[in-house]
Amino acid sequence: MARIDGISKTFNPNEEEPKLYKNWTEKGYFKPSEDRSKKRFSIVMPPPNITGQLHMGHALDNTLQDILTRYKRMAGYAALWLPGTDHASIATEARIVAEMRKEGIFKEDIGREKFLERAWAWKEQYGGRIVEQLKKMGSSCDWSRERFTMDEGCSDAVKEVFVKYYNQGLIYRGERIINWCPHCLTSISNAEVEYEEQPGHFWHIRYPFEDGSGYINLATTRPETLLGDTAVAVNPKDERYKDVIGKMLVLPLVGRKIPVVADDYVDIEFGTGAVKITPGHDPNDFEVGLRHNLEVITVLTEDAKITEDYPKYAGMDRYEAREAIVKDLQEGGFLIEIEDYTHNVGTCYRCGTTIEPRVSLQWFVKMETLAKPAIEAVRDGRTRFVPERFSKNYYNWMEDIRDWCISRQLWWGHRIPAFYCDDCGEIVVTKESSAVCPKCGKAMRQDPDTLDTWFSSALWPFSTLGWPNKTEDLERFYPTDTLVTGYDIITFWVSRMMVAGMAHMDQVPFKDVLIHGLVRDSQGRKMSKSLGNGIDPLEIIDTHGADALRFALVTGNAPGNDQRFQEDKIIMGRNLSNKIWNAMRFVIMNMPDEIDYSGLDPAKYTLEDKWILTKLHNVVAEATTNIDNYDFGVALSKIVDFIWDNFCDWYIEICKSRLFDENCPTALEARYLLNYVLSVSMQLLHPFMPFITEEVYSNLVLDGKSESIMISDWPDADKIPASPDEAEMMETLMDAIRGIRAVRKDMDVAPSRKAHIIVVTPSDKTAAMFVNGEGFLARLASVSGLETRKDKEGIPSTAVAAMFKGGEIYLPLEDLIDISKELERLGKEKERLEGEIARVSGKLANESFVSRAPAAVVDQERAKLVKYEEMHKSIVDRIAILSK
RNA sequence: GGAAGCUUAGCUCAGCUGGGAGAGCAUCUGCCUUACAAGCAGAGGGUCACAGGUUCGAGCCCUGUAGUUUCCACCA
Repeated sequence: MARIDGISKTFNPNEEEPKLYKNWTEKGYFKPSEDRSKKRFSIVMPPPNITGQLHMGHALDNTLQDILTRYKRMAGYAALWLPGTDHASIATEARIVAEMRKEGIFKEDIGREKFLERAWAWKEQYGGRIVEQLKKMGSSCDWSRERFTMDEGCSDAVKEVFVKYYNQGLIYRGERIINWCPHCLTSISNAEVEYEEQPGHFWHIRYPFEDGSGYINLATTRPETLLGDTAVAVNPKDERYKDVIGKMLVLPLVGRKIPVVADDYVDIEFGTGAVKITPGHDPNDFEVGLRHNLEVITVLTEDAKITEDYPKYAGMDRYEAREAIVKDLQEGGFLIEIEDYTHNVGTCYRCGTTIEPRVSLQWFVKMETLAKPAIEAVRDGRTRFVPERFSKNYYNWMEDIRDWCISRQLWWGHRIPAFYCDDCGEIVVTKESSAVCPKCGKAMRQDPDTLDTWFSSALWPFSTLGWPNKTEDLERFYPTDTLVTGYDIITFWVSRMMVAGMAHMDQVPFKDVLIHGLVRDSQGRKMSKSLGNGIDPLEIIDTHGADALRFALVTGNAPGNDQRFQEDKIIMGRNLSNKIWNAMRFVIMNMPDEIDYSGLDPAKYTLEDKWILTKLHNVVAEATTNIDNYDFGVALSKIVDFIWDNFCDWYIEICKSRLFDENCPTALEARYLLNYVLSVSMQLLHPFMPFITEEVYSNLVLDGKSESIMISDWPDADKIPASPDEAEMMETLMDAIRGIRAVRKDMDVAPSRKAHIIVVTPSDKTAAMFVNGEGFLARLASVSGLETRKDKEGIPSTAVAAMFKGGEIYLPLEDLIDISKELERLGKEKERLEGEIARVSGKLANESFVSRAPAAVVDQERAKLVKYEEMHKSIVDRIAILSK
C-alpha cells in the first residue's frame, strides 16, 4: 500500500483543526515544561471581557502571543502562556441590567445579593464562550492555569492591594468632581469618557451687579447650570474687569448674591473674558471654587434632573430645564443672544449618554509617587516598548498623571473593603468580610461600591501567578517576558500594570511590551458594531480555517501599524496551505513503502541539494532573528518565499528528474532532502500556522521526528550546512533557465517545442554545470540537447540569444526566427545595459565616491561595470551579425 | 491646544544599522507539464507626497510644507 493512500487530496481545516487542537490539549503540550534547567518564558494574556465575542482585535492579539509562545517553546524554553478573562464590571452589569429590564425587573427590586447570583450565573453561561473561541484560533495557552479577575485569588490580591495602599496613605476618600453617567448611575473614569463633537449653542447672558451699576456679560453652553453658580470669574490681568473684582452680582432667576473673583484659569481672549463658576457641575469650576473657597451647590440629581431645591424646575431633566431657563432668562431680559457653537461633549463609552460632572464622595489612588518608579523602569530600559515610539505615549500619560478615581457605583465587581460606623463615622479598611467599630463596638456597614475594573486588571501579571502568596509559579514566571496588546490601552492598562508591578513586586511586570495596531475594515474604518462593518473571525475560521486567518493577520504588517483587513489575505493564506499540502503530497507520493536512509551519503549531494540547503540555512537564520525582533510579518514572508519559490518552484521541479529516473544514483539523497527541507520549513512556519504544519510534519518520512511538531526543536541554522559557492553556481544556472524561458516567450516559441541550446561560456566549471544539469534543463526550460562552446564562432545567425550571468545561450531556431523582432529585443537589452553602464561608470568617475565610499562598495561597482560591459559587447556583436 | 504615525506600482502593504526600488492582489501573454488551475511560466507598471538640507551616495537621517489617521488634554 502506497504511503499516499491515506492522505486526502486537500487539507480540510474545518475538520482537522479541532482534532489537532484536542490532541495537543490531551497530550498536555500547552503546559510549560517542568524541567527546571530550561530557561523560562511567560506571557499573560490580556483578559478578554466575559461579555465579549471574539473579534478581530482579539484574533490579532492572540495570534501574536501564540506565535511567540510556540516559537519559544520550540526554542527550548519552559513556555507559559497564561489565559484568563476579565469581569468587566460596567460592561457586564450593563448587559445584565438590560436583560433584566426586558423582563421588567430593576436591579434595585431584587437587591444586591440576588443580582449578584444572577450575574454569576450569567458569567457561568457566557463567560466560557470567548475561551472556546480562543481555542479555535489555535491558542496554545495553559488552560489548567486559567484565571478570572474575580476568582478567589484575584479578589484576595485586590483586597491586599487596597488595604496596603490605604495604610500607606495612597488611597483616600474625598469629595471630588467626577464623571458621572446619569444612565449607568455610576462614576466613570476619565478614560471611559469619549468626547464627540456636537452642535450646540452659546447663550450670552448678563449678570447684573448688586449695586445696580450695570452688568457683566458672559456666555455659556450650559445655561441650566446657572442655578448652581456661586461666582463669576475674570482674569486678574484683564484691564476691563480690574475694578469689579470683589463686587457682588445677583444671579438671574435665582437671586443669589455671588462675587466676582479673579482667577488665572480665565482666558482673556476667549468670549467676554468673564466666566460663570458652577463648582458643582464643572471640573474646572470646581478647581476655581476650591481656590476661592466657593460654595458647591448641586442642582442635578443622580439621573440628571433638577433637584427639589429649585421648585420651579424640579424634576425636569437637564435638557428640559435648559429650555425653561433660557425662556425665563429671555423673559427676564437677561439673554443677550444665542450663537451656534460646536463643542466637545463627553459621553459614556458604554451607553453613549452625555456625562455629567458631579461632586461626590469617591475613593481615589494618589498616583504621582506611585508613577515615578514605573516611569524610571521604562526610562532605564527594564521595560521596553516595541516599537520604541510608544514609550512616548506612556510618558505623556504617566508624567501628567492624575489621581485615579477607583470607586464605581456598581454591584458587579470587587467590593470596596472599607467599613463605616453609622454612629461615630469611624472607617475601617480590612481584608475581612465584616468589621466591628473599634470605638463603639457596633457592626459596621461595608461600602456599597465596587472598584474600577482596571484596579484588578492592573494586578494581572502577578495576581494570576498566585500573589500575594509566594507560589512556585510566581517565583518562576514573574516578571513575565512580553506583554502583547494594542496601543489603545497603553494608558488604561499597561501603565497601571507597570505601577502595580513596581509597587507590589518591586519588579517590572514584563520586559517587553509588544504593541500592535488596530484591525480596520477594507476601507480603513474602525470596525464597530454601529457601522456594522465588523468581520467575524469565527466565520472566517469556519470557512477557511484558523491558519488562513492567522496568516492574514500577520502577513505584510509591521509592528504597531494599523492594518486593513482584506478578504484577499485570507485567500492567500488558504492558497499557501493548499500549496504546502500539495508539496507534501508530492514528496509522499515519491516515497517507497520502505525506505532506509542509512545509505544516505552527503558527499553525493548535488549542486541543487547544496543550493537548497544553503537557502534553508539562510532562511532559518533570518526567520529566527526576525521573530526575536518581533518582526513577524517579515519572518513570515521570508519563510513563505522559501517554501513557495525556492522549495516548490525550483527544488521540487529539479528533483523530478532524479525521482523519475529509476537508475538515478542520488535518488535517496533527493528523497531524504525533500522530506528534511519540508519538515524544517514546517517547523519555521509552525508558530504562524500551527495546524497544517503539524499535519504535514506528521506525514513526512524522517528518522528521529518528534511526536508533535509543537514540541520539536526549533531549527538551528548552524546545523544546516551552507555552501555559498555552489549556491552561487546554482543561481547562475537558474538565471540561465530564466533567460531561456524569457527568450522563448518573447520569440513566441511554443512551450511544447523542445529546443537544442548552445551554451557559450569561457568557464569550464559553468560548462560542466550545464552538462550535469541537462536532465532538469529539459524539464524546466524545454531543452532537448545541449552543446557547450568557449566562443561564438559558427553560431547560426538565425539563433535566438539569451544572456545570463556566466555567458550566453543560443537557441538555433532557423524556421522560427523573426530577425526584426529579435533585433528589437536585443536593442532594448542593449539600451538597458547602456543605462546601467552610464550609471556605474559615472559613479566610478566621481573622485570622492572612489576615495570616500568603503572599498567593498567600490569594488562591487567595478565588478558590475566589467560584467555589464561584457554583456553589452556580446549584444553589440550579435546585433552586428543579425543586421548583415 | 500637546504628541505620535502614515503618504512607495491600479489596490493593500513590506523595505533591517543610508550603498543597484520589492511582495501579494489586479492587468496582459502563454500553458490542464504525471503535487497543486487555490497552479506554472513570462511580461508591463513607481519623480518612493512636496520643498530644502546633511552625505561620495537618501525611500531610509535633519528642517519645513501639504494631506491623512490616531492618542492625550479639553477652554466657559
